[in-house]
Amino acid sequence: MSLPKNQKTTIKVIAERAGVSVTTVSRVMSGQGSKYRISKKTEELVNRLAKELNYETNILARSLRMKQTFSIGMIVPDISNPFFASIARSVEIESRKAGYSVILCDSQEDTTLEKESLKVLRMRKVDGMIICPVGKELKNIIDVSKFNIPVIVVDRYFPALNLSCVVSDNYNGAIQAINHFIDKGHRKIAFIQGLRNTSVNEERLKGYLDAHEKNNIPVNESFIVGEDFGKQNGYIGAKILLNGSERPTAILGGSNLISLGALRAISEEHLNIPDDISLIAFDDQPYYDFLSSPITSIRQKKEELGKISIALLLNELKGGNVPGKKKIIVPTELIVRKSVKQIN
Amino acid sequence: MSLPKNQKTTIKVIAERAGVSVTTVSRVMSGQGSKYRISKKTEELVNRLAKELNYETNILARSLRMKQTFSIGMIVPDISNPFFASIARSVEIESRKAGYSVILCDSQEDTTLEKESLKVLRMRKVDGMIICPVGKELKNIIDVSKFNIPVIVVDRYFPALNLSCVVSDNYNGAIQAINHFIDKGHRKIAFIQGLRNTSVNEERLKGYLDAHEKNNIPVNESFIVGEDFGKQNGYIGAKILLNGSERPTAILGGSNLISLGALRAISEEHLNIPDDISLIAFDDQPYYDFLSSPITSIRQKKEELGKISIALLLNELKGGNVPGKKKIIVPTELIVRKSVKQIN
DNA sequence: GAAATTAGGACAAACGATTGAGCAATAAGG
DNA sequence: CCTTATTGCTCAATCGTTTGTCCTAATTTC
Repeated sequence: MSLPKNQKTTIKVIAERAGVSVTTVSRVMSGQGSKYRISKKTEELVNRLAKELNYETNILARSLRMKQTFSIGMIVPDISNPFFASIARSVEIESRKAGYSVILCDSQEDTTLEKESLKVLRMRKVDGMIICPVGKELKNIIDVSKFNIPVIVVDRYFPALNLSCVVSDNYNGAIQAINHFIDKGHRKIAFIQGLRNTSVNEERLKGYLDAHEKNNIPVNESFIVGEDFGKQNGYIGAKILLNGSERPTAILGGSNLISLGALRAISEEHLNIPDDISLIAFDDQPYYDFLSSPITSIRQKKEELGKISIALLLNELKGGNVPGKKKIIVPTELIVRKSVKQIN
Repeated sequence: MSLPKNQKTTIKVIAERAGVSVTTVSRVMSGQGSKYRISKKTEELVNRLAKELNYETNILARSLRMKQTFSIGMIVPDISNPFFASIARSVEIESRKAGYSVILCDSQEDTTLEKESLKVLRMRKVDGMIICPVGKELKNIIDVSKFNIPVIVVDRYFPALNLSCVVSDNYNGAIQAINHFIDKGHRKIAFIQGLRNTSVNEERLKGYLDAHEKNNIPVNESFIVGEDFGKQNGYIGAKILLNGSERPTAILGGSNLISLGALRAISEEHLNIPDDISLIAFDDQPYYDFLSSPITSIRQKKEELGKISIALLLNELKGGNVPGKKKIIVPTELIVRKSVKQIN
């Protein structure tokens, strides 16, 4: 019952108390007792002492020796964005199940902070990383791949990169959205896009364009606005669209935050959804059902993105068969609510 | 330019290359050069080699020796809840600025997982912890305080506990809400509460009750429903309230998720806010402005909760003056929108 | 009954830093 | 020229594990 007060319980004090070597204690504690022919009696003694003295393995020491930390690094551009928070959540839950801890870094959409995070995670010797890149620059991610530490890229990726990645089917998601607009009779469809030159944005944009082309609807260049994934951008983008020389009848919001900003602009202009303007949001949110008019959206399977990423990473860590880098595309889903008007 | 391929760059290889001892290298790398009278020449040589060889300190080794990991553990009940995500975000940002990393654990509102997280964080020798407890049981948190590692408790705390904590002013928040209802003429005010026996809930409940008493309005016991902070609970609670023998005219939702659930129930019953029923939500969310009727809410200053917590913790870590444990209460703010009807 | 196994465990070298104490060479002081 | 300081480092222990190798008794085998 003597709780360790001054003295931290280490393998060494257990060894002394038990009258055996530290080797023996180590082997018992790591469950290798039988493998190394430690007698039942010794094993029980050691276990009892460990419990009594409240022993807890010092993971630092173990990691240093084993060159494995059982930790993974996760970098997201903004953990307060529910999209990334959901991904982070499933990553954490699955990691823990596998005996890993996750070190979280918020890059704040800033390439410099992203780089810094990468460095910290390397210094901490994480066994692997799951990165939702800022996406503006390839450089950081290229660099990290030089350190031959397993990395999974999620959401925003770089086609040129030889890393496994897990992404939503942004292209077909956009197509679903635009087709839905077109089915409902819309021809003047705008797109408030996110950050240029990120895969996520370019694929959505391509979907937007291709869906127009396949339906023989000309694209009005002035209907494409926006420059990042934030709320402010959505607000400004919508303001511009609604006050342009030609007003669109429908808007595709390039992210959940963009759509939120657009909602503010629409409301400020005293317009009603869907009567005056139709809207589809990329990335579904739990509250869409309760907005002034429930918002039709393209749902991304966030938990699956997270689960697949961590599964991929763990597999690589198990030294598993690494059959080349994979690109895994997770389908999106059109959730029809009431924000798209049937016209004509 | 010889990038380290097979061989990781350690202090030792730099020492060999430079023809000095590891001690010297260590001292240069940690910026203690002048303190230990390392010559400018040697210092520059070491620095140059470190750069060339792409040296990065192994934090594990340092931590083992220094008995300091420069990491802090953070436990939240659900990182995908924007409330906790916002807190986590400011904790991460401020930690990083101070040179700390954060290990994130999601307890999934489960006491057992919380306990497990606590253990993992101890094994990883975090320098301190910031915990948003599940709140059902005191035991876990009492246990952790035995290990004399600095801990800050956020949001749900235990009055009996001798730990610093940072909380919203839940009591006055509830009072603000109820007073607002009363000002608007409401007398039949319901409360969908969260998890019983958590400080957060009990204080809000007390505010609810006291505000009634001070205004000489009898409390109808059947107007108090609910049992946890989740969406489902809000839905069920509202269903019960709306179909009870006596229907309230106003509802205070005990959390953002509860309020979301309540919205669904209200909508299912084909009722309109605020004409048929008034609502105030505890914890403001960015989308409240855009709900079918913009929701009046009690805003919690989430970022401040996070910032204050980490500041408190860092202060304790600096070995700073620890003038007893503190309880810091962060005021809430009533955000008036359009979900409360003026009656009579 | 000698040789070969087996059981049960101990030794000591890592892992990569940090750090108190010490030591040789040079400079300064008288 | 001898003593004392100062400069500029180095030595070696330490942090708490893990792990390949080795060792001694006891037990089997033939």
